[in-house]
Amino acid sequence: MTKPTIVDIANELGITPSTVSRALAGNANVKESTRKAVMDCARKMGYERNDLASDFRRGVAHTVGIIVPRINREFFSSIISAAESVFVEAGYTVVICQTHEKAEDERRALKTLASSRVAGILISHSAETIDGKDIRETLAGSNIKLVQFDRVFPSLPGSVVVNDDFNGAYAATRHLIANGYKRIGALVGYLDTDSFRNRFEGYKAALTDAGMQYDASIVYKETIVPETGYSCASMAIDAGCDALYSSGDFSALGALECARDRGLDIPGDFGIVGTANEKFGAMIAPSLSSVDQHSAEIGSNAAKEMLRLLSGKSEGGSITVGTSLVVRRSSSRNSK
Amino acid sequence: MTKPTIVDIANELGITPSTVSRALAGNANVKESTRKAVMDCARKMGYERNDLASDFRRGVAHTVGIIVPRINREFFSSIISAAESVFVEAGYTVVICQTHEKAEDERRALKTLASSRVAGILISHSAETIDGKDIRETLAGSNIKLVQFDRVFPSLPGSVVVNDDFNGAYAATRHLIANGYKRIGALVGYLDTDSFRNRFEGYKAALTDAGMQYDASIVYKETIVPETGYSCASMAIDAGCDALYSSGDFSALGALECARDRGLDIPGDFGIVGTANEKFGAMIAPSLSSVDQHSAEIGSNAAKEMLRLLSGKSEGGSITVGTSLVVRRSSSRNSK
DNA sequence: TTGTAAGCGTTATCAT
DNA sequence: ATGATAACGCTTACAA
Repeated sequence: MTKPTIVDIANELGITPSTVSRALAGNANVKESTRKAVMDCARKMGYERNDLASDFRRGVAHTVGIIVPRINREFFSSIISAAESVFVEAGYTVVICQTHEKAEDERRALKTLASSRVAGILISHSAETIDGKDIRETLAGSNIKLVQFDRVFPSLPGSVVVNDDFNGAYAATRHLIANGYKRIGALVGYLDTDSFRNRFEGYKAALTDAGMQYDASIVYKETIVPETGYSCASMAIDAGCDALYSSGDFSALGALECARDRGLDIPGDFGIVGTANEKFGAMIAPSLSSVDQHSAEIGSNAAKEMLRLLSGKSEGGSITVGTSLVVRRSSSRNSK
Repeated sequence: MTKPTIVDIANELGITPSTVSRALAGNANVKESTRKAVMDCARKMGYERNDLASDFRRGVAHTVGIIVPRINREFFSSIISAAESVFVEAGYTVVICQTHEKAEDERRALKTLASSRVAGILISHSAETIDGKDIRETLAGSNIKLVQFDRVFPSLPGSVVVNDDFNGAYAATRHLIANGYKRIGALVGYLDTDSFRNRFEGYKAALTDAGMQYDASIVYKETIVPETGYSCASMAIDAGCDALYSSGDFSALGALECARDRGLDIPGDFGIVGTANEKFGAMIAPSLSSVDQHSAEIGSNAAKEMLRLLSGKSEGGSITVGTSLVVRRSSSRNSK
């Protein structure tokens, strides 16, 4: 009672495996009646293609690997979710690997996927990964297609999908300015990451364009967690700020708590805009304005670009996904 | 400049592919010097095993599929994340599929995984899936191992990993009672799901064990979203309740808003405990007490059980993962 | 339109 | 401890 193969179907119908294979594959050169007979017989016998054999024969799996630092982060799981939908639609299965932000795990994941002969890899690099050396080596002479997203090394082959971080931060800052805030600090994150640097630039440009003074003393280059949000907000308030742009929502939350502890009214006395549009932002009081990164869009764009690379319709390139400012209470002085 | 195979290594060393294969596989019957030579040569030539060929030959992929309703839900992404870590450690790669709560997509995912000859499948069924018929058919005669989690059909072969929902709800309710709440309503969710029914039972048992009257008129069998949380809390308050147990955190949040709109002090006038311990619960004010489901533990338990099934160390069984009550402000009258 | 036949890279069996 | 050989199920020139 072992699984039927195309040979079994062929024997059953008195034809050859090649014809069965062609019929099953939807090849044009098969008589309609033959195709029908094959299909019927396959169904009747409970035939299921052995993808292992098929992939092996073709030399490449109909599989795409996705490598992310952590699966259980809203940003990444949304990206994976959107990408999965696109890939399934196109007949690809999706293998996921997480690196836990470790370069070593990233190396291992790359090796595994290369051994599995995946058709392509979508990757957002671990925090520890400092260059594209490993990935370049692993992919060399393998024609596995590559799409990087969010954290990318532009020098690598393939395509790249990133957020328009500059304009996100720009819009957030302009919004604060439009709401009458006069001295706007910024918690911008570590600047060795492109996206953080771009946000920083967007913040600066917005100030400049509005004719406001850029003041390096109220820019905080710390990691974006609640604790730093709290401490940086504290410094900002001491420095006379009446608003803070934060490169993350968790740090924005910390800032919010600090302002509250200081007895400041939000948004009356102090305005805050975060980044990432985490779910909790809509649920806290006061609700948090935030730059939404359109993570699902990043995922579907990355997946579609991968399909284009695989079909030869793209040679590689760069895609920028827009952000949008979600205005909530924490920065809405005007509509007060 | 094509990828080297074991044949290339064999030729290079003047031995046969069989020996190379054995050496690479760590077979005991290989002279130490030979093994070393093979390893060195493999490294030098940049050899990488063709898993496609290996899996094909063995008839089964070193791959496990995970099927969930949605990837981008904290509960599921945490489970996937934990499971992935366990599987990687054991040398398996992980394929993910999401069903978007649709029976049709679940069927498709099962077919895909079966075709891929995965070693095993971890699944939490879609809301639409009403029985185990499809999965039983797909797995029949395939010896793909099965581990169901969260939403399960106990009649299927393999193992099952579920939360101890009964005791979670029980503890939550007892906690409310211990904090002096006298009339405790419950938003329990649709009772056609096992876990919701078990929570309902836990809630009832807690009341009974505490010598309190169970009152069906303050039990709400609605879905657990913020809106129903709000409306059910409203009804509960009208019915004289001073507390609410909610089978979800989002609905608990709605309840919280309702109480606040009614001018009730939380936890003074009204107590609330939710379920799932969503991240936002710790971030809102007042913070939300909640039953934590230990999702990572579900994931790692399910994965480890799968490994046991695969190695023949388990014949299938049921695993219950504990819950824990995270007490926060919304129900903490005592420590006021 | 269909058949023939070779072969993908690895592993398993059997022999040496 | 190693070699010889077959086989896994499928696809694809090439031939008919």
